[in-house]
Amino acid sequence: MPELPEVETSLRGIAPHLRGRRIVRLVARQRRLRWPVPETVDAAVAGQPVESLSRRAKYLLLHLPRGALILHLGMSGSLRVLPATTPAGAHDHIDLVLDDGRCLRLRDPRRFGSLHWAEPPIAAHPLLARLGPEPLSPGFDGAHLFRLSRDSRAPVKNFIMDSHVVVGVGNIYASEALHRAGIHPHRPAGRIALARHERLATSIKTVLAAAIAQGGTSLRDFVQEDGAPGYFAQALKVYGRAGLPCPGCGEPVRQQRIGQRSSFYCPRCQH
DNA sequence: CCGGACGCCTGTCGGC
DNA sequence: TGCCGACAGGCGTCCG
Repeated sequence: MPELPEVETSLRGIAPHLRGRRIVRLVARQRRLRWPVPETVDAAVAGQPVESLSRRAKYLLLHLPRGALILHLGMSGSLRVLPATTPAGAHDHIDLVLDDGRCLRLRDPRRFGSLHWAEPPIAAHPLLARLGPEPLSPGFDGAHLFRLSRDSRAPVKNFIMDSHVVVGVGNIYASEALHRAGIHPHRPAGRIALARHERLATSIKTVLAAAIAQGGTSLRDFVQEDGAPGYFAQALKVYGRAGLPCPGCGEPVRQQRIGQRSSFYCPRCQH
């Protein structure tokens, strides 16, 4: 589910409610997520103030005085800020109870999300250490894609979903960015010229920024911190639109599995 | 080193 | 109506 825009939306939604607040305690109803949540996390966060929040790739970071909580939403995770007394649903696994009577609640039906405790230097944590550049940063551009792809025979869709290449691009936005750039998702990344990689990098930035502006894409599970859905689903050009006309040329959108994931593209617009 | 396949989970949907 | 397989915003790991 959550790709970069959904994680960024979650960050912007929860940050005002958490910044400066103290975490009273962590309540874990289910510790078996993508990785087990160690009980040592509970003691590390109890009584600590949240100094700031940030995002790296699809990870949310809550910075405390002695380290950071690293939170990943997996495929089906979402975060709400609620009164701590709100009854927990079946998939409400973790609460961070705050000192204002509310809590940050993680819901994750599929349990592919995860929660970690990292001590400084945070960026050296194994989950963060080897990540590629942020797509919305100046350090990510067509020259970067071009350089990294020269020896790659992987389909360009897989290439841009590789977190060593660029972070945050998941299955929805990979299809959308490639459509916008006019590049066929199956084309080997190493057989794309610099000018087209520049167009691709720009498309990735444009699509992600537009999705953030709409609060992300809600297909099933994703909601913003106040429970509202993201509204970018109505702006999707190809994802989930197999058989429907391409908004650019009217040709029916095609669906094909690439690297175990459904991919959507226009056979006329994308080469 | 690379690319591709496989699990990890639960819920939902389409076909029979 | 019920059952069963396929599939769903991710990603670490294993295998050839």
